[in-house]
Amino acid sequence: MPDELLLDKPLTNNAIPSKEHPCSDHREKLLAIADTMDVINGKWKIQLIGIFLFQGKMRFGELLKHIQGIGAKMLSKELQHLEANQIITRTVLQTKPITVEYQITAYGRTLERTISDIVDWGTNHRRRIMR
Amino acid sequence: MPDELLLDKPLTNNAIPSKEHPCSDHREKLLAIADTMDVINGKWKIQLIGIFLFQGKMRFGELLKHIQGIGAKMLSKELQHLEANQIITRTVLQTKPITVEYQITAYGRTLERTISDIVDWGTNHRRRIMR
DNA sequence: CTGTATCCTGTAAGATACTG
DNA sequence: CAGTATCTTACAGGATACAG
Repeated sequence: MPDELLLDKPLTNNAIPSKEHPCSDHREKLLAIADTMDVINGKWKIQLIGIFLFQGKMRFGELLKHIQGIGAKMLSKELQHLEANQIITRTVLQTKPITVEYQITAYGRTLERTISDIVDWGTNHRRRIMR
Repeated sequence: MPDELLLDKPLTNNAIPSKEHPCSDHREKLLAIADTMDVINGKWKIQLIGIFLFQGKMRFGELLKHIQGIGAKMLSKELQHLEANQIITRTVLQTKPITVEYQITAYGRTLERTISDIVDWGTNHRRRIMR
């Protein structure tokens, strides 16, 4: 399942500007945006990435408790998606019963800058909108 | 409607880590992420912002044609959301019939850096995942 | 402990028709 | 032209039960 990648043609389900589009100069940019959003979008993905950035390794059960409100199904699904996108690795430890550690990859860390921007903008935005 | 702002308490509907959360150091960061995502998330919002950044003023009908696949309802809704978040302005021109121009605000342009990061990361990500 | 399978629901988004 | 109203659909996400 990891190796199939969920990556059909575009990396995302979101609307992609068509090639026949008037200004195809921006098409590529919008496509790139869609590709990033595919990794970041949704209710849990980016929060998950944030946690992997801020903390280190985490086990499934820890994540389940750590992430307020997520269920096993969603967590599992999102972890697979992140793994498919090479953002995290999944390591099975031969304990009994087995345990699994997830941790961010070096590549995953390349999201750090973007996420940091997102954090900064959000912090400022809240201040601005609240008053 | 613009002035009600859709901003209840958190700026987003997404899950927010609770105050009682184990590591409340990161709570603020995760909240900030959620706030940004509220502006960026969804099928159309960020694409819309991108267009306003790359192009200049646009009218409703132009946007409708420009954005592959969007319908009037969604466009209207997203524009209101962006206006409520002070990302764009809406100007009614006294033509007959009336026309309306939307354009990004100076504040909206503060998203430029973040979006630029998102574009860059997405561009690279596609290359990486594709091979 | 780490998941998957199944079923169920709520919300995002689309289609269509209509108005100032 | 620039939307809104209404109805419908699709899918993300949740609850529960169960398996290796």
